[in-house]
Amino acid sequence: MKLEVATKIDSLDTQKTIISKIGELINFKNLEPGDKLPSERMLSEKFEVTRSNVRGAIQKLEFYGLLESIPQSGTFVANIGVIAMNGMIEDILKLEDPNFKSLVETRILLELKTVRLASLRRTDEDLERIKEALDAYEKKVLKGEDAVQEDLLFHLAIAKASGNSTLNNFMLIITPEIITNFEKYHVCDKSLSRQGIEEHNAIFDAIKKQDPKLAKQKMKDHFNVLYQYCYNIKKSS
Amino acid sequence: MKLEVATKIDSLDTQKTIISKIGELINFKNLEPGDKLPSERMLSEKFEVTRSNVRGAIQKLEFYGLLESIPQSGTFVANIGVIAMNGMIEDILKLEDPNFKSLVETRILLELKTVRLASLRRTDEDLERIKEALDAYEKKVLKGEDAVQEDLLFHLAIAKASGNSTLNNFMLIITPEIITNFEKYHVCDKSLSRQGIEEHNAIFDAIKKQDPKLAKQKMKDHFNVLYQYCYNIKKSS
DNA sequence: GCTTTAAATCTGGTTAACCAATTTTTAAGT
DNA sequence: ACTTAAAAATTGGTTAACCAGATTTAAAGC
Repeated sequence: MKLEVATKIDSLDTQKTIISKIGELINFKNLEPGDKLPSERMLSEKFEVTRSNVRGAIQKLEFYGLLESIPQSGTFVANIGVIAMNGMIEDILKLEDPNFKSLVETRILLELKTVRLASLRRTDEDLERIKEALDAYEKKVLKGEDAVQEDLLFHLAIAKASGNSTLNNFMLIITPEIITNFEKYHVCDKSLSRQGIEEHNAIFDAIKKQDPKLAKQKMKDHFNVLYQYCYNIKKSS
Repeated sequence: MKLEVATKIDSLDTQKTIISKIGELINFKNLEPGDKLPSERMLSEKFEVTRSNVRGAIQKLEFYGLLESIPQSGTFVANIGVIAMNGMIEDILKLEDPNFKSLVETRILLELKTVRLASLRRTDEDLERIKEALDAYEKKVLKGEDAVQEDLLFHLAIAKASGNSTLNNFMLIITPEIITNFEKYHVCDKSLSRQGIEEHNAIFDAIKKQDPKLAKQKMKDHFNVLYQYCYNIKKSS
């Protein structure tokens, strides 16, 4: 297990080195938006790494929108000049792993927005899906079972109803880690869940009534309890 | 060009199919958190696709935190039960590509938060980096040159100073596409840039003074002009 | 000298074979 | 029977060879 982790970290380290070198190359060659990068084979030779490693680094830069690979043609720098490229690569390399606090902080921010947008834009279908998630949660809680999953599916249904694909995507990205941490610290125990039903209902009603202010307030109330709970955990851990 | 796009879409389509089938499998076999998935080879045979395709699908699910591959051991379902797994896979498959409106909407939301956090948490180093970005922007604008890149690096410096790695990451993800769209629609022309200098300065001063309310207000002012501009573009395009 | 065509080269993507570590099975020892 | 050890099978990861399409080069035709 130790070795496995070590090799994974090593692999990430070489990837970071390659990303850095690609950045230097773009600087050195003064590559403008749309210009072609040297081929993967040349880069692997130049950097003295395998082509797989080069591909990995390029894929990461592609994810962040800095490069674009076109099959049978080449890899091109995106519509971003040298200056932004440098800044962003530096930031990407220095990016820290998300911790629980940053996740919760971000989640609250996102959801106070998605619930507002959902109340404004929700279709009848959206409302139905949210209602289903709400019922599933209530049913599970009343049976006295753990309902963390149903809880978060309710929140994801709201994110979907927001009609904002970027916010929806971001919610999907952070949700699993939120769940993991919740279960790790035993957030959302049964007493909290009981209260959760009422709070969820209040949020649902506000979305149904298409009242954005009320929706946001009810979500805030919902998070207030949760945040207190998380904060106490954090201090004691 | 047409063919190239077609194959990429095809490839994504098969990946979606595989993701869906993996979801069904988890349901059918009632796999709980921590359980092992069948091996990549078995899945590729069962689904009648190449192992590469299976790997791609698994990697995507790994990105969203639903699976975890451990070398020489297997692929395991994350600490998320069947119900959340189903819901999330469904959401991921239905996720739409981000459009300009959702990007701008999300950016404004994120930045009203990062600027507030930055004013509270910024170190002296952070402040210096923000100042550097500010100077670079001003210098470029006063020379009458395009300064979209420097503009966004200023905003990224603030995101970094927020001390929230998740928010910072999200800002990095949306920034390139924002830049692309800005240049596409010629947002941030020279007249706007002149005004931008003053607005950036006001934001910087508030962060320096560690005044979160003022910082947020100044950022709001800054976006107000921008949002109007973008909205007009959207209507006319 | 210019255009057109064909051949050679170069590109990112894919795949089958291989690797090292793990896990399971088998068998040996007591 | 139980423990231990060793060997066989299985695992995700890696790599070198291959692929099809794009690009460049060369040459042929006029």
